[in-house]
Amino acid sequence: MKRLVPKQSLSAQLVAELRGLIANGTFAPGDKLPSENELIRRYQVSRTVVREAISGLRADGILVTRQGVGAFVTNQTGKRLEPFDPKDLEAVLHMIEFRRAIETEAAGHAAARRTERDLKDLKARFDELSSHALDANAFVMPDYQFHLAIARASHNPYFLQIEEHIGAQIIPHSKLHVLAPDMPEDLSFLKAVQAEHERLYKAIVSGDADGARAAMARHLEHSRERYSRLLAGGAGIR
Amino acid sequence: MKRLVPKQSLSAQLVAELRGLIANGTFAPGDKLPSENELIRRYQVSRTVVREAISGLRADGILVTRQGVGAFVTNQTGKRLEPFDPKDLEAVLHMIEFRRAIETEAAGHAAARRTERDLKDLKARFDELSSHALDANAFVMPDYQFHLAIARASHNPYFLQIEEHIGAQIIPHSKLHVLAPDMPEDLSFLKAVQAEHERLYKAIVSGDADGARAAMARHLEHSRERYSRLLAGGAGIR
DNA sequence: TTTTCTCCACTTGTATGACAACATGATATA
DNA sequence: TATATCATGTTGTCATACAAGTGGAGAAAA
Repeated sequence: MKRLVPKQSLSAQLVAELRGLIANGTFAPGDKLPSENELIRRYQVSRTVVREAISGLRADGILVTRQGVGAFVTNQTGKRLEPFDPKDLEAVLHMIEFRRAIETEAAGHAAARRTERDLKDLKARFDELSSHALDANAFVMPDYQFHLAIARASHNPYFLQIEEHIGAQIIPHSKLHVLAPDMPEDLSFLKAVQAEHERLYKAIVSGDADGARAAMARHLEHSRERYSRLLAGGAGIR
Repeated sequence: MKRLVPKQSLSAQLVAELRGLIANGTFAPGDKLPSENELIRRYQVSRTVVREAISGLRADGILVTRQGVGAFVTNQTGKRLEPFDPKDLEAVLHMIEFRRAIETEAAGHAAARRTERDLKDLKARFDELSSHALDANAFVMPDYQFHLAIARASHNPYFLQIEEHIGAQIIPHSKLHVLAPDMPEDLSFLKAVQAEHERLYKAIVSGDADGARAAMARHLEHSRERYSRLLAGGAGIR
């Protein structure tokens, strides 16, 4: 059996490990999981960790437990989306990459399909965003709302749903978006972001689908580069 | 004599209690939950119970916890993506559009990043798919497995997750993919699909990211057209 | 022999105390 | 004022103990 390395919480790792073993059939539906003591022995973790992991899988409906008997794998191996871990820097880059795929198309559809109501909504969100454009902290929510409005204007509910899902994962960890206050390129960085937003906004307003796609793709590509620089001790993201 | 109403475990009761408080707005999205010690005091249970309850809600995506800070309520509506209704024809078109956004990029990344193992996996899936290429019924699962292998080869877990989620939604309704047996263009239709798959496969194998993107985009665009024609009493999809 | 009962080992559920890791704000220091 | 340090509160992990439920081995009774 594998040895757990402490990069994220032990219980989260164990959840992933057990989920994997269930997914690949090592533990099939109906099977009994090893007892808590056995898992403690195999993975060299405390009972707390084991119990929290099992508790999580039970909440997911993957396991059912019976006192005095054991934990059993259900046939409900339904796919759910993994939670987002902001400490995993690789995951952050993957998330930005994923957003680029989705939001680029959403922006294109928004430009092609936006109604008058969408335009009013987008204008409100964009103005709100502009008024906070140079405040890296107050910047997070308006930015998200702007992206959300674009997804809404795409008139495809799946783009909106996935955007809401992503926001629910990212927003609580807003510290990611905070910049070091003494950073010299703060202003130029924020101005650059705002310029990207403006280009994107105008493309959607004018109904330029290809332009909107290009603007969004550039915006998120630059986000990725900024975040990569942050890893090297540089600027912030977005 | 067994209890007729087996008392639920304390942690399960607490999960229900907290879920209720969140549902009725006592704790709104973004709010911080009371600390573990506070919950211990309020409900007169051990820390074990509190932690297991929180662990369960976290697995549900309703909470996120940050060490040293607290537990926060997420936008729980974003966690579970809405179920897919295959009878809603507009939803099907939207889903195909959504898949085009995701899978096009996934194909591009797969072409750029595929390893030797990915290539073996892709070849196996493609061969399997080819052997069923002219059987519209046996065609569904291999087709999905092929698309799944591409998402896996993108080496971005989010593409894989969303693909698994989509598959879990669509696959059970595989009747969608069945063609009327007396349809004259069956063969040409299936041959066209297979040709698209082959172009896609070869682009990924040869590491041609742009070619893979284009092939996947065309593939799903054609799927959309085929499905649109189906609505007008024409051919099948995929 | 067959049936029934009791007891025991093992399992999960709960409680408690301790310490580590982390974040934040207050305080002291330059 | 700006910086560094520390105190405090929070979640994460470990360890131990006991309660409660289950099932089987083996004794006891028929």
